[in-house]
Amino acid sequence: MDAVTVKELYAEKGKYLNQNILVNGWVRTVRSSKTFGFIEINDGTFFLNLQIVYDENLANFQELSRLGAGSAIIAAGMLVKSPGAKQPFELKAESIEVQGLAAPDYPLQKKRHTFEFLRTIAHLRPRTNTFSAVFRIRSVAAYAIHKFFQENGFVHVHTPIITGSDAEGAGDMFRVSTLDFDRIMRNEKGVVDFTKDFFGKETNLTVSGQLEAEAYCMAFNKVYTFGPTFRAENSNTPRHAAEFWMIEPEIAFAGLTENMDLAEAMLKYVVSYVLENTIEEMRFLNSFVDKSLLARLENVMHSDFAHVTYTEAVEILKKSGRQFEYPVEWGVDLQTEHERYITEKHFSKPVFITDYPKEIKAFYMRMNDDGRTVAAMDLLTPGIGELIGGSQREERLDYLEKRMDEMGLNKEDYWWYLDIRKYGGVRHAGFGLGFERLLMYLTGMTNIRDVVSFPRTPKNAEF
RNA sequence: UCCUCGAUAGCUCAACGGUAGAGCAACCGGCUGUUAACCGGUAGGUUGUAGGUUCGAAUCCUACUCGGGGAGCCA
Repeated sequence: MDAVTVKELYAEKGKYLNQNILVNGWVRTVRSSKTFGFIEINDGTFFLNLQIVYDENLANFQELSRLGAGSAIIAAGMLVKSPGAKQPFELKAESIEVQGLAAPDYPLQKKRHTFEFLRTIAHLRPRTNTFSAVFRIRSVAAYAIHKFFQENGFVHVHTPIITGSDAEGAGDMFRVSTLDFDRIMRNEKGVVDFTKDFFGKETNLTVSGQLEAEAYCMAFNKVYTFGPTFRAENSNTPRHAAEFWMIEPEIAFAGLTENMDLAEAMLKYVVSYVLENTIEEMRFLNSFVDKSLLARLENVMHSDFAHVTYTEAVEILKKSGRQFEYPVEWGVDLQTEHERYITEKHFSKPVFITDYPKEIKAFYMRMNDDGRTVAAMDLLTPGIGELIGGSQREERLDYLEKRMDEMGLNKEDYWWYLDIRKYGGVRHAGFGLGFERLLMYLTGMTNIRDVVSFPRTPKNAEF
């Protein structure tokens, strides 16, 4: 007999009632009396557990009463209505086979653990309620993103993880090399000789797939990337990881407005898909992790995101009467405290801020007609901060080259990127969405380390 | 990287210059419907590391390591 999953039991409550079934899973808790006891198992298919009732008629009754949390079992018996209030049904066991015993020093207790402690046992934490919820939601959210783009005519591009462009400008990079670090070859100038390296040049892990995505955008019209991204910044915050996943759509024959509409539609789609498909997990997180989670997500689905220009945002902050630690001045980048005021206090919902001064944004962003701002957009969200950063790209070759000169970039390094403008370049735009930041928003988890299976942060690559 | 707070039993915490404790977990026993089960008992510690002050340090000081929060960088 094949094992029935707990997910199926809940999906078709009537079908299995008073039937003999087989289930398997891992013990969450055992409550034993003299002649009978209860075992709750989680089989990994569903957020909720199944209660198994066993009694002294089972040959291994003594063994079962001593069973520790974490052990793996296979149980056979009849599914019956449960007299208890906390579950609709339970399994009246006729036999329970212990498949894998958990040693008594199993570190997960029935009581609540701190997230800090659970990070030290990242290999066991998916067995807890919270992480079970978070990582099932992560899986469903990733699927929702692919589904949204695929159903809207986007082509998924796998951009390279190892990159040869050494000046992507989005942050410090991790070097990729096969050189023998104990015997580094240097040329006559004393500089490391990368011609001896695997690729014959300096290579790094990607910090963004955007430049490559732009190339494919000029062939497929609408593309997106969804892959790992690496930043070697020494960032010690709850919102940064050295390895994270990023979604980067790129659309042709489109500008900043279409770009923002796309971002808003995608976010709303993912939120509603996750709410529809992981409601047990969302309810759990709403009661144990963030009591305002469901209300906030409902609000996101049903409200239009706010739009302000950088210039307007500066005015709002100046008129707020607030005393900020860093004074607001046009031309200076917005501080976290400013962003929080705008999105949390002033609008209380996600806000697009557009048209930033060119000096504080990347070289590839399209120059506006005023000559001092660029067609950039950041999406700020309450609690998370910057969730999306994007722009309309500079498609005019002469403008782009002028901007690169001003910023001291070496145009030879970007020859193929410039070629995109040279051969049929058109208006286009795109953005980068940090997948983990989206997950924090979707789950209410406040530390990025708790939405990544085995997080990589400065001084942390155990597991 | 900077600022700030912290590190005591497997976990969560107490003891704040004078013999290191509790709850939970573990282990042993009891209990006929439990569900953070309950009741009784047992065991569990070089107080993050290295120095220093003191008759005496978990407690005060210094450095380091690791962790939380804030800032910067950004997604």
